[in-house]
Amino acid sequence: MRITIKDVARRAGVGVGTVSRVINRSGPVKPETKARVEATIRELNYMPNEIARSMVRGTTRTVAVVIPDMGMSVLMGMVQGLNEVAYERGYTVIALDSKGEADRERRMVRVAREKRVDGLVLFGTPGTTGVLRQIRKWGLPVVVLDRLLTSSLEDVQVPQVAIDHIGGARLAMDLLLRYSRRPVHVAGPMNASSALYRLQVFGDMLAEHDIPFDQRFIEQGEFTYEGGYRATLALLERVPDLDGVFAANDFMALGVLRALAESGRRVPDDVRVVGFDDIFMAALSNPPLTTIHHPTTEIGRLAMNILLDVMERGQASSDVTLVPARLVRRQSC
Amino acid sequence: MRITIKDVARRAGVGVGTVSRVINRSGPVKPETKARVEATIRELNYMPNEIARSMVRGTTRTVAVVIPDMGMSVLMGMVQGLNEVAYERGYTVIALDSKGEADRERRMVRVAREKRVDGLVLFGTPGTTGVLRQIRKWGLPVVVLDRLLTSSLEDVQVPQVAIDHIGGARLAMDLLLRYSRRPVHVAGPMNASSALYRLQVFGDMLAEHDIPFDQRFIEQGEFTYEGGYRATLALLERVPDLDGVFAANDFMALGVLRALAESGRRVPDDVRVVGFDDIFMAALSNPPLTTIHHPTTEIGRLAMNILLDVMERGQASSDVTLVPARLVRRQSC
DNA sequence: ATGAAAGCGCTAACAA
DNA sequence: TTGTTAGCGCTTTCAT
Repeated sequence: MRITIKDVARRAGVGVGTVSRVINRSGPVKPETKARVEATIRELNYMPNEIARSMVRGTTRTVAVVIPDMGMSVLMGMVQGLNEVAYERGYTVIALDSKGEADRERRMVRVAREKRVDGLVLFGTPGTTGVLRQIRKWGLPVVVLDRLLTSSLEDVQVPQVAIDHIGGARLAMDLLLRYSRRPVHVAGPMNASSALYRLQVFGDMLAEHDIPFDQRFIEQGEFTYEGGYRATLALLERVPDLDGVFAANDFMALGVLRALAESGRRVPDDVRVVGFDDIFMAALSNPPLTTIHHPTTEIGRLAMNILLDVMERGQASSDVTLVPARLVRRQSC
Repeated sequence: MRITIKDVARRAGVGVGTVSRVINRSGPVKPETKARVEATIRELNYMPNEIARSMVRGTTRTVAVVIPDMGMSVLMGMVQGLNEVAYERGYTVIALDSKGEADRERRMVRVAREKRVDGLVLFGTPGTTGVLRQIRKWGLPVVVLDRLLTSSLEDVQVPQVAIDHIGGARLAMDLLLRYSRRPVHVAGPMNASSALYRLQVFGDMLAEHDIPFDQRFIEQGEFTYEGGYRATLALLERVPDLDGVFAANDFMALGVLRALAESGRRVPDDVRVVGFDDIFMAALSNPPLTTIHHPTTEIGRLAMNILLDVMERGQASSDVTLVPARLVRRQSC
């Protein structure tokens, strides 16, 4: 049998109200009584039932995080940051995996709602905007992570936190274009907004540098080593005189490096390569990869702080917070 | 204002008991009434309050996972498996990060308890046994992951799931010793049980192969690229004629490869290398790493299934489940 | 400063 | 087949 507040009250010879008051410092208690109650709590090893508290308070001090892919290290870095701040501020997080499927995302949000979480962290996916409309009806505080929404702000008004995708990509292209006259782009999947930003910047900056755009300078693939490898092979065939590659992320960049090596190109002498994310392996490739650092933990921390602020101060927000990217210059460019 | 079961009952013109019965299929309801109630539920977009349910049922359908390091991909693979099964079986998981600190681990377990989780997944750490004693007093179902406890089984009786550390290490050493006459071991941190298993097998199998043991064949380091790199440098100095390296994990093995390359040794011609875990990068190193595959998701799935079985069937268990490791032969050995 | 009592939203036992 | 009601463990008035 579990020990409840009643047990404590009886044993200490006081009413349950008094015990509640000492637990929560929510009202005056004579020091002497307080001491007695506290002693009893320790003696009985009493632990308040958070479920019961949640019930009466109507709040759970829990937030749910809906993740499209628990296998991606970049996302997990953000989750780690989210977790840290949540714990520091007295919250617990429930992790829900949507597998990137829109209807699963919807189901996860529903689970979160049933569990009566006080707030929600949503990693942006193509389906997110739809989900948000639903959530707004509930008045559940949300923050969107990693991806910027494309709908008009009046439509879904929600704080968003992400790396400065554009700025980061520009950093990469700026550097690349210092050396490359015939740059190409190894693009990510076209349903990933991060891939789209990079693609867009690639095109824009070609124009800024008066390099005529050609569709053949771009090859798309999965966000993986294999994807980068295959894309590069195709590019090498189409654009034999390429001398610079902007890869949509580091996994792909690693594949780029391999394909280049196999084709006999030296990096950086013959071809310059820049990646994105600064994953663990970026420093260890051959040559070490020049890339854009993605401050994932910082983004996670920031997002959770924003969410909890919204929840606690009750003031809605639709601020878009862009966390600056940083160029990490190694040897591939 | 939130919609409660009362609202539904009133609107449908029935009692709350009836609504409860249709939600939970927990009693007879005339088909006609049932239809009306269900219509009302949809109309009002009613969603049962799980907190209230938990309150009366005394169960939360939630389990907590205490993770020592959210940055480690091997651990996160297990978490993914845990999550999958939890969701499939109707549970939610709370993720708690202990940062590998014993007292933080204790605090996390306390949080879990306060949240009234129905079960607990503990990644084994040096502090785990102590925590378990506490938990047992509560009668909270637990499963220990990744590490096998060393205390006597009567002491802490708890199901455990882990890779077959010994078998895996033997697989690695078996292969290595087919080629290597002067093998060395790049060991992990001595407070990590996985490192200890590998160390032990290394010593045992030297003996089995009549290779005289020498303390100098072993160098210890962090479970990182740097750790493996530095350890190998030291080893190279002490044992210039080494011709085989068993690395305690793949991160280290990657460092080993680098150190070997820098010292002018060719892999596998001059030196054979075997790692452990089969991380993403193992297939992509130069040369591709021969290693032991660590079925993390499978382990996670298994562990959660065991835990939920214990929770639901109520039968305690202290089974130790060893998931077989598998040798992945690539080019480093 | 403190105790008694009214709920929070739900399930389950009991009557009808 | 149904409606009514007593809690689940806690917080929070409201008296005292």
